[in-house]
Amino acid sequence: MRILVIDGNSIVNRAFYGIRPLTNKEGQPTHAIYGFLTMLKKIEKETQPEAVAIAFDLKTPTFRHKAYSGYKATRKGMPPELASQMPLLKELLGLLGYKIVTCEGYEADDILGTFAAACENSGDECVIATGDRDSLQLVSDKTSVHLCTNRDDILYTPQKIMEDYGVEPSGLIEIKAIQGDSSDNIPGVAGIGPKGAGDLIKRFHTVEYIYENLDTIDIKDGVRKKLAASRDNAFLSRMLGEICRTVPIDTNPESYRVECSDRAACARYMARLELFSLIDKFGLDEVSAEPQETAPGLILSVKDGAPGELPEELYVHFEISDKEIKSFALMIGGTVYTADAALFVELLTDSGKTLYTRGVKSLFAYADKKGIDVCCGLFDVELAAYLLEPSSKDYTDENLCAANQIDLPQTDNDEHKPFRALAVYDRLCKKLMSELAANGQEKLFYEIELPLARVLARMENIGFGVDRGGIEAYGNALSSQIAELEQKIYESAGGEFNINSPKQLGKVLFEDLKLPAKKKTKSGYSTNAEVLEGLRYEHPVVEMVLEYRSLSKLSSTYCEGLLKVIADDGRIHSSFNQTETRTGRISSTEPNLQNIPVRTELGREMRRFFRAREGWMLVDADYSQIELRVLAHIAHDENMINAFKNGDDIHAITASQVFNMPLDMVTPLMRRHAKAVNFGIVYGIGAFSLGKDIGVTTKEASNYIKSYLAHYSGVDRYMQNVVEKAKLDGYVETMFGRRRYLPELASGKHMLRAFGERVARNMPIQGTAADIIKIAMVRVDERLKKENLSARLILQVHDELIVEAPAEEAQRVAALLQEEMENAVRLDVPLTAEASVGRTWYDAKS
DNA sequence: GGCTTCACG
DNA sequence: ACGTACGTGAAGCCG
Repeated sequence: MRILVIDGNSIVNRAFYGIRPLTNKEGQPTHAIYGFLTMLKKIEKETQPEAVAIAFDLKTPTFRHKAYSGYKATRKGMPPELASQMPLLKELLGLLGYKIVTCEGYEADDILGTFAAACENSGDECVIATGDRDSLQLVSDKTSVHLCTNRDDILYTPQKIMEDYGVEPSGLIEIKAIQGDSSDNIPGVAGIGPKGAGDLIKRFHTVEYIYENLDTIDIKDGVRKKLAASRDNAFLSRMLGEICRTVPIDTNPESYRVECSDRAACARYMARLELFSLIDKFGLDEVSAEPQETAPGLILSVKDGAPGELPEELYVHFEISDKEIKSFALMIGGTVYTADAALFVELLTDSGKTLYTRGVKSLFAYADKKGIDVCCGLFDVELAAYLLEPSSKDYTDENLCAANQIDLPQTDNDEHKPFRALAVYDRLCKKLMSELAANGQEKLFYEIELPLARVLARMENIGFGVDRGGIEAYGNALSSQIAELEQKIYESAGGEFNINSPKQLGKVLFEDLKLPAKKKTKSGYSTNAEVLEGLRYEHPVVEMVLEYRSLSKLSSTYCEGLLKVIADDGRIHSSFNQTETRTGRISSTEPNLQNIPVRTELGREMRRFFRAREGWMLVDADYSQIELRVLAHIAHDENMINAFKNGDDIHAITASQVFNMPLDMVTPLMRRHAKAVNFGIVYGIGAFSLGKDIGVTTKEASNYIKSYLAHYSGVDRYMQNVVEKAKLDGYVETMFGRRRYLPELASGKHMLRAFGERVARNMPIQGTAADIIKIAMVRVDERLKKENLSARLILQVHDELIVEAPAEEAQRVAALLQEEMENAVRLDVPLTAEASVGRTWYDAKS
C-alpha cells in the first residue's frame, strides 16, 4: 500500500508565505488554508496514494531533547494571521476525511520518520510531502520525499539524493552535523560550511569515523583544527539532526484511508471561508446543490419570491435583453431569491431602497424604455472599480475578484452566474465604497458618474437619425471614384496590386518604383500619409494613393460601416462606454460617433446625413479651448489667465509672446506655430515632435518651447510640479478627484518613464475637461426635464454636445445648453461655449 | 489577434 | 543610443 505523509506545518507555512493574502468578508485570513488544500490536491494527483496521514506539531513548542533546551529557541512564533487559520484548516481536513497525526513531545518531522521506518518493516510504500530538506534523510527504497519548493516540486529517491548531494540519504545527517543549521539551532562545526561538510562526508561517510581517525585522515590542518575545536558540538549536532523514528502512533496505512462522510458539510465549510474554487477542486460542487439551482460553492438557499419585508439595502443581479428582464435575483443575508420583473420595478421606484449591482446604465436604459422613473439609490461595482483603477482592461467579476483578493467560484454553467455575481457583489461593494471614500471620490461617483449613466442610457436609446438614402448615394459616388482611381494607380504603377495592403504598396513604391523610403515600421516600409505627403512630387502615383486612401476610408468606415448599424427606427444607436478611457473621457462604439469626419470638406459632407427628425432641429454647442483654459486654471498661470479673461485669441497671444512681438505683427504662420505649441504643451511636449508637426528644426522647436515656458511661468512650474508629485504619490488626479495611477514613472526604462511623465502632465488637463463636460451633461439633462422641454441630448464628442429639439424649442435650448456648459464649474478663467442650430449636423456646426 | 492606417477631440 | 505628444475605435491585411 502507498501512504502519503504530509508535513503539515511545513506545507502550511509554504502556503501562507507563498501566495498573496486572501480574506473572507468577516476578515478571516484564508489563504494558508486555500494554499494547503490546493497543494494537497496536487500532491495527491501526482503520487496517487491509497492513504494519507497529515502530521502536525502540537501547539506548545516542545523540545526534543531536554539536554539542549536552546533547540529551536530561535524559531519565530506563528504570525496571528496564520495561527488563526490552523484550527480551521484542521477542522476542514477532518471533515474531508483526512486523519491528522500529532504526538505530545514530538514534532511533525518525527512522525514522518516513524511512518518511514514503519514502511521499511511492513513493505508498504511511503511518500513524504514537505517543504523542508531536513526530511531528505528519510529517503530509502521504500520512502521517497516529495519536496515542495517555490518552483517545481522535486521527487527525491536515493538516486536523486546521490545526484544532488553525492551521498547516501543517511549521509545528509552527517553533513548537517558538521555544517550546522542556524534555523534549527544546530551548532555544527564552527568554520565549516556546506561545501566543506559535504566533501568530508563524501570521503569519510560519518562524523564518528572522522573523529575516531581525526589525527590520521588526509585533511588540511586548518580543517583538522576546526573539527577538533568543535568535537562536542559535532556529536551533539549529530544527535539533534537525526529525525526520531519511534513516535508512539498508529502507523498502519489501513487506518489512514481518506473517507469523507459529509461532503455537503465540507462544501458549506469552504463556502463560509469563501474558498469557492476549492469546492470544484475537491469535486464537491454537486453536493451543495441541495436547493437545485444553487451555484457551485454557494450555500445560499434559493427561494422564489421574496420575503414580505425587504431591507433597505439589497444586492441585486439582473440581466436585460431587448426591453425585457431576462433574470432577476436578489440576495438578502446569504439567501438568494429569484423574483419577477414586477418586484424589480417596485424596487427601482422605491426611494427607500438602495440596490448594489453592476451595469446601472442598462438598468436606466430599461427603465427609460418602460417609462419607469428610477428613484432608488444605486451602487455600481463597475463604475466604482473604474474610478479606483481606470487603467484596467475591463471590470469582469474575474478581474474584480483578482484585484480585491476574493476567491471567485469557478463555473461555466450560465445558470449559476447570478448566484456567483451576487456573492461577488456582497464581498465587493462595501470594500469599493470605503476605498472611494478614502480617495475622496464619493462626489465624483455619486454626483457625476452615476447620474451620467442615466444620461448616457437615454442618449443610446434615442439615437441619432440618419439619411440612409443619402449615405448610400454618397457611398456609390465614392465607389465609382475609387474604381476609377484604382485603374489609374495600376496604370501608373505598372501593374495590379492590393492598394489596401501596406506591405504590397510599400513594395511597389519603394522597390519597383524605387522611391526613397524614409521610415520603417516593425513589419516593413511605412506608407502612412505623412510619408506619402513627402513623396507627393516624386511620382504621380503617390498623390493618387493618398486620394484613394481618403476615399476608401470614407467608403468603408463611414458609408458601409454606418449603413450596417442603422436600426429599424432609421436611427443609429451608438454605445457610450463609461469605463473605457484612462483619462475619464467617454468612448463611443458600434459605431463610433465621436470620429465622424470634419477636417476635410469631402469628409465633412458625411455630417449632412446626420439630421434631426421631421419638425425638429439639432442644437450643437462646443467649448472653446476648454483644455487650455483648464491648464491656465490649474497651473495658476497669471499670464494665460489674463489672456482668457480679456477674451483674446489665445493662439495669437501665444505667438506674440513666444515670438516676442506686438499682437498686430503676428502672421498667420506664426499663429499656426503657436497653436501647435499650445497643443503640444497639453500633450506633454517634446521638441522633436513639435518640430516635425510644424516643419521646423528640432532646435527651433526647442526654442519655441523655452520661450513659451519663460512667458507662461505658471505652466512651467505646473509641468514640473505635477510630475514630481506624481512620482511621490504614484498617481495624478483631476480637479474632481479622478485618478490615474502611473506605474510607468517607477520604470527603469527611459522610454516608459518619459511616457509616464507626459501622461502625468496631460491627464489632469484632459481629465478635468472630461469631468466638466460630464457635469454639464447631467445638468443639461436635468434642466431639460425640469423645464418640460422635449429636447434630448443625443451625442457628446469630448468638448461638444448635441441636442435634438423640436424646432420651437431650438433657440431656447441653444441658450440653455450654452449656459449649462459655461457654468458647469467656476474656474479662474471664463469657460465659453458656442451654440448653433441646424437641420443637420453639418449645418449645426458654426 | 497583432499590426498599420486614419478618423475624431 | 534610443525614439520621439495625449486620448480613443474601426477597417483591412496577414501569419
